[in-house]
Amino acid sequence: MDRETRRAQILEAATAVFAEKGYHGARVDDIVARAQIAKGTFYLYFPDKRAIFGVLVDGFVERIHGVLEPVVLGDPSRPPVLQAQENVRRVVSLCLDDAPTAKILLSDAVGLDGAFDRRLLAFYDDLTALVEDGLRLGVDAGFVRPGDTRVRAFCLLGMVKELMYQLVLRRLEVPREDLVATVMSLVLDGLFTEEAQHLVSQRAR
Amino acid sequence: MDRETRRAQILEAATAVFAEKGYHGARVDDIVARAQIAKGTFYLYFPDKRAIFGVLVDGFVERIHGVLEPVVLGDPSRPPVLQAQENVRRVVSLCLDDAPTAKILLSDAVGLDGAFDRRLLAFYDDLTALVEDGLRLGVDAGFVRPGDTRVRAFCLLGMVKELMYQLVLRRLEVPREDLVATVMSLVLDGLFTEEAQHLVSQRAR
Amino acid sequence: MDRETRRAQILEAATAVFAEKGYHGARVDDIVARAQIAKGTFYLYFPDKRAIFGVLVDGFVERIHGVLEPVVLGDPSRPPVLQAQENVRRVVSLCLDDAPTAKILLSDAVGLDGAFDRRLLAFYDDLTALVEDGLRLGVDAGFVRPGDTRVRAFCLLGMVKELMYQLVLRRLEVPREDLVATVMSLVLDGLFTEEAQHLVSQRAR
Amino acid sequence: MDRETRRAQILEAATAVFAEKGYHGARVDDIVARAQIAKGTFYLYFPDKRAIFGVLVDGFVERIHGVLEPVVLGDPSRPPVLQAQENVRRVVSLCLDDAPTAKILLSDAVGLDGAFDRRLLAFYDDLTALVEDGLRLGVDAGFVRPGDTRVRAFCLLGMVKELMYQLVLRRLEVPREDLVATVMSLVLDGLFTEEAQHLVSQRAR
DNA sequence: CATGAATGAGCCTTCATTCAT
DNA sequence: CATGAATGAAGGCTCATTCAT
Repeated sequence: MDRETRRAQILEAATAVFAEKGYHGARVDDIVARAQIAKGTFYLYFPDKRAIFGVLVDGFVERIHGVLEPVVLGDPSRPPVLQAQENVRRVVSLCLDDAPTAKILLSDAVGLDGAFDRRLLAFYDDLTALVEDGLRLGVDAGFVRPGDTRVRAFCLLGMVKELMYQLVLRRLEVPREDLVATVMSLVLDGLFTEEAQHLVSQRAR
Repeated sequence: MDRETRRAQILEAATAVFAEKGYHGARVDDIVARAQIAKGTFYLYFPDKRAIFGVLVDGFVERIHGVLEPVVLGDPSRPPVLQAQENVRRVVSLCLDDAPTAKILLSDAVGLDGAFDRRLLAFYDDLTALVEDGLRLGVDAGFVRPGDTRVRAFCLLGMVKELMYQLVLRRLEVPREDLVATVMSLVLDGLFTEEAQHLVSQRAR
Repeated sequence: MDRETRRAQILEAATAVFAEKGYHGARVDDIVARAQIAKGTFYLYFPDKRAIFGVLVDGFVERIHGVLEPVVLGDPSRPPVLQAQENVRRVVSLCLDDAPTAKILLSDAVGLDGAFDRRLLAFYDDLTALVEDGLRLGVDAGFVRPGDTRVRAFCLLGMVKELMYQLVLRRLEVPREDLVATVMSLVLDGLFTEEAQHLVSQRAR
Repeated sequence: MDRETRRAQILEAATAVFAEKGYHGARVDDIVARAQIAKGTFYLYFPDKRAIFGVLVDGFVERIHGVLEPVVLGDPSRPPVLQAQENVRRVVSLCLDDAPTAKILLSDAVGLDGAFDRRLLAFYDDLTALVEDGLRLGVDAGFVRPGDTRVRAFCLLGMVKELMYQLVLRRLEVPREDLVATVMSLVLDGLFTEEAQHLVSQRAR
């Protein structure tokens, strides 16, 4: 068995164990038992328990980065909204296709400690920056309302994160297209009917 | 010093320590040192470390429940949107006024283990149910667009959670009114300008 | 049992175990078993295995320093040679009265690692400096032959060290007075009879 | 590469590693890395880590034995003192010419464990016996003062050991001839000037 | 012979919890 | 009620040794 295969085998076992028991609940013994290797072998491939967890998280983070494409203007065959929607669709697919790892990112990696918090925040920084770029593009092009791009980016990020968190932890099954459509509709049009918007805009502000 | 005061003193110390170091990073020794009590005294007030953490989380959860009011129709002085906005405002205030405990709920309590995950999910179930009730009310009354209330409730929840998470962990300062206004605007009207909505609605769907 | 007593009890057990098995052969489990305490108790008194070993060695080193008195001139009731002899006698007594700890210093602490080697060398530096001071005093006063004080100090140190090493490791019994007398005689007069010294001095140099 | 060459190559690497890190600090991995061989190869040449260390120590011990010649009387061209001095000179040269191995014998091999301690003591037994033989010869021939030959042999051994230990561990440079001369002078004549000897001999004993 | 991936016994250390005072 | 010394189960990591290729 070559090195990469063995490494992948350990990573796979670790994913299952971390997803099932959380970071602290997972013992190295659990991982090696699941991977059917000796304890020492584990340490031939990863310097310590923390490291393999980091590899798992980083790997997933990279896969997310890999499916995200910055929205560009001017391509008539791919309007910006569609591009955004495709990004959402791909991220959702990524998470639902690998629910254990998604759970690790969205639940187990949260609040591990200060150092890991910073790693997560840096990742979400990247995502937020991407979203903010898109928003600014839209604002400049006139089809996105002006407003605080940072806060709105956090909101958009939070919507997707929460959806994935709930689905993955509850093992809910929702058709992906419905999910994406609902999210996009909420983001694009808001919650309210057009008539209500007019009424509300007169009263609430 | 009476029992309740002592108990509160320990809870306060625990809040600070958990917020600073996370659940596993916090040692009972840290808490008693901060509370200036003996180790044994801790166990006179709480059966174990897990329990005090639960009390902290539950307390915050109750405070959140305490500021949430179901939206009702038919009160002309308090239109539903305003009621919702007030709910958001109060939750945001609660979190930002007690950032350490908010961090505990939003970060440290996440992914602790299966049992605690269920506790969190149950709490979010309640919140989601509340939001869903509101949505359904709005749909029935004709001012909220029809659509998957569950998914949209998750989205709304996620927006607020992420905002609080980011602000609390990054120690960011954003005026609360701006925050709430931005969120409400996004929720009510969506991201897009009215013209764009018409264009998009023709093409993306 | 008060803290100092408990600490002493652990130190005593550690002395016996280290002396019997050497640093690496001694497990913390052995020490706590011998001290009849739980493993955790050990760590209430010493940060780690290395530390208690260091305390043992440092303690013995201090006791040695404690019995050494710099040789002074001009006291007719205590000629320099007698002062030196008393130093030797006291060091020998110290070692033979606490053979286990002497073995730890002379055997177990040797070659532990670079850091500990430096600690030992620093100690022997002090001893050598003391001896050198005495030698220089004697040279200046005209009763010690001129010569390399450093090298001669090492030699004198080595004589005592080796004697203690051999006696302690072999559990030999030699009357202390005989020991000291033989050493002093060797140091003072050399190995050779007076006639031989004259012959040798003509030929060997 | 023939077996002996390969074996020598491993021994050389082991010498460097043991001298640098001590017995326990040296990992078999370090040795094979330095020897540029595979881990398994190591075990084709030596049954275990302890064994190669033993080979190193034994080899050095044999080299020491090899340069030591029992002192004989009756050869007018080689007076006994000169023979002894030559022995010292050769041992000193051996150590200083191969400082790493000397450090292994004098520092790393000390206090390893009971079994190895006995091996060392056996070696020093041999040396002591040799010295004692010489002393007895001298006593019988009338040029060495009577006295405890065992203790005096330990002293002479200790002098040379300590000198080598200090020089090797501190990486000091002292001209070998000076070293040997100082040692011989100390042994032959003692520390004191002739006048002082007379005074002392009246008072100190 | 050589390789180096795999093994697993061993050991130090942590820390939540208990209980005698 | 309060104390804090004592407990000991638990788990991460190392590294000498083996063996299939």
